[in-house]
Amino acid sequence: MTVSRVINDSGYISPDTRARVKVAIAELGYMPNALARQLRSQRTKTLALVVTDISNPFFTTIARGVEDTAKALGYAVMFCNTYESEVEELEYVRVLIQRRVDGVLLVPAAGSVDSIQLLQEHGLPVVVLDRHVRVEQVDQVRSDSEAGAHALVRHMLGLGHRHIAVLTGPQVVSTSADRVEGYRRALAEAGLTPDDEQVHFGEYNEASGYEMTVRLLATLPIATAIFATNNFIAFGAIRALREAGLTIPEDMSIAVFDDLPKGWILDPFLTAVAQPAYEIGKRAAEMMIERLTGDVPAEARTIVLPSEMITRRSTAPPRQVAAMPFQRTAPSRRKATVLTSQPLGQTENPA
Amino acid sequence: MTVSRVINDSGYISPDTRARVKVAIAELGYMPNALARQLRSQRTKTLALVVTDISNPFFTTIARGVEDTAKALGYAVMFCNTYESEVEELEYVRVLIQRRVDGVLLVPAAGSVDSIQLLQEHGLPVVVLDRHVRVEQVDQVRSDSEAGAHALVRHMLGLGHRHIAVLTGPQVVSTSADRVEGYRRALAEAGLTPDDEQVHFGEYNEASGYEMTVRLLATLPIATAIFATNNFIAFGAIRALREAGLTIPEDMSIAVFDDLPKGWILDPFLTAVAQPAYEIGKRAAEMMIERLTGDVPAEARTIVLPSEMITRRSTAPPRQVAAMPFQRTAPSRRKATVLTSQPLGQTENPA
DNA sequence: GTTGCGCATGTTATCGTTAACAGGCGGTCG
DNA sequence: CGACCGCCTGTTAACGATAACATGCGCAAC
Repeated sequence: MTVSRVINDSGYISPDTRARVKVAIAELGYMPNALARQLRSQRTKTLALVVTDISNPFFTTIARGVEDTAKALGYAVMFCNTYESEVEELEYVRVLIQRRVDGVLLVPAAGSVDSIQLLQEHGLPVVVLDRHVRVEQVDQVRSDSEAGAHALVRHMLGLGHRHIAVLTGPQVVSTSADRVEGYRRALAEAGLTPDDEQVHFGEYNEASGYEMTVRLLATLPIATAIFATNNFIAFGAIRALREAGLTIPEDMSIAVFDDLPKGWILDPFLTAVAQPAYEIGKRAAEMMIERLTGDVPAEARTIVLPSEMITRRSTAPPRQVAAMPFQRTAPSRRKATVLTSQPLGQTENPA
Repeated sequence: MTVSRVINDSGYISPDTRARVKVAIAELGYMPNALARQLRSQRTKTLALVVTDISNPFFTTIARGVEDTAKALGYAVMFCNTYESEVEELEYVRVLIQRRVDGVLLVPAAGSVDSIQLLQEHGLPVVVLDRHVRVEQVDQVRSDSEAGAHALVRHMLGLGHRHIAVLTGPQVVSTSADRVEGYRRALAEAGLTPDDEQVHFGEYNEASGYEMTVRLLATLPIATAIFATNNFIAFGAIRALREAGLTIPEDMSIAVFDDLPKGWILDPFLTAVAQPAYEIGKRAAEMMIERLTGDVPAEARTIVLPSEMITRRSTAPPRQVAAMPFQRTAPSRRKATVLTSQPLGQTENPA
């Protein structure tokens, strides 16, 4: 039909006809059927973003980065939430293949080799976000987990801590493994022998953070500092510490991977490594669309973005070590801060 | 093709053929093309969820409710983020119509009459979430903003506050207007004349909360309590109060609409009204799918879910009023809590 | 024996768009 | 004057699935 030429601005068309078609379109409220168009053109102009936990602000920020970028370039985005399950992930991948999305941005739940292979067999380009996978030919975007962890642990070592525990996610998740790796390197560089007893693998959620902290407090020697590899784990740890009557940072220092968005937390006091989440999403979407439009070499690319350490009040020298005043604010001030002097069980007044 | 009968389990087929087809499918890695199917059947089995701010945990929780429910019933979900802009909203609506989604779950950015009308003209069912609109025939799901606000303000009045300020979103957003309405009713019932000077309309974000609080502190008589109609506004308000050297709740009580998910906040101390966000999403998706499957009367339905008030430490009697010990915990304990004794400008230690 | 039915499979047309081709019309050029 | 080209519009086929119809076979009923 001539209409197609009008809406796509392609081929020859007389100004008169074009005008008449436009009038008719407006009159009828005609909207082209994207399905038919996609079927014909074999492109859906749709990307999928598969994440493991949409509740986590880290991932919603990634999602915004992806959506904004995709939208600006004419792509729509389908979001899929796997709840950290490889089974759900694979199920979603099948749906996405059937729906013929143009490409998939994937935060792998674990190894996710099956998912990626299936996608690639069907000719779908994949960009792996946040975590890395043991698959050769696949684009990847993430921040440097190992280096971030290394910086945090080095910071705590510098404060004088010698027993630092790690609370982390599943061993099969790369960010979890990498952050433990950074921890081990920092310890080794300080001439300490990493103690596997102090490395707790669990899940990336609040409940697991709580549970691991309870275990930690029963492990001798009791650590003087905790490195939580994710914000939810830190929240669980803090709850457990509070219930145990311990104050932060006097009785226990704590540092965390992932910061919360500005203005989210009433009183930002956690020493943290902040990842450039929006940027990760943005770069991943760009990478994917470059791949789709084809003006890019065939081999896989990997982007590793730097993260930033923010020192706050949740880390301080351990009790056993002489205070080093030039490294910390006055103890009197710290005494007055969040959580630290909070007796347990009194965080809520029932109505 | 006979294949269609196998994958859809329809019509007659011999066990032998069925088996052979299945083998072939497995061998070839065949995946049916959902586009073609959708084009033929005129149903995409896709819903759209249009929200105003995907950063807000209230909306991500709604999103989870929608996605889980939709998925269980065989529907996929497209998420769209409007950043509170009616222009972006309308743009998305056009895309969704072209993509022939089966229905749209909409959190209207404002009046959104155009968006809804356009959708309905094109025969797309709409369910309006969270906020209500001045459109007759449309399904709606929300919680009771007016009642929730009323409860919070009554609570503060009961503590002895007589000057209560409201910090709220745009006047054109129904939740904002309704919560102010609940505030006014509570005041009127207490025999007080609502003072429009104390009602601040702004945006549902941190920056606006901050800015409105600065204005508020310059308004006489200075309120002794703040009602923030959204969590981001409350965060901004708290930042402003801290910078002004005011403590909560001694110098200023604060209550907020919307609670944060459990385990998100290190120390839950804000008196809040918690909305059943997951349930809102779930009910909306169910409502939509019932409408799509058609076993439902034609007229529009509205579901209003109850919300729950949680009293915590951020609200207390004003200084001017004699303490009423049975209504509050001991002042000594409160002194020790979050934020309250925090001097300004010292929330972060630069690294 | 033929009518009719249950089972199994194949053929045709359709959803709405667009690539590719066909054709018409007017003008320019050799 | 015919060949050719630029401009414009229309026709056909195809994307991949499926609803509707057509066909064929074997068996039971009358």
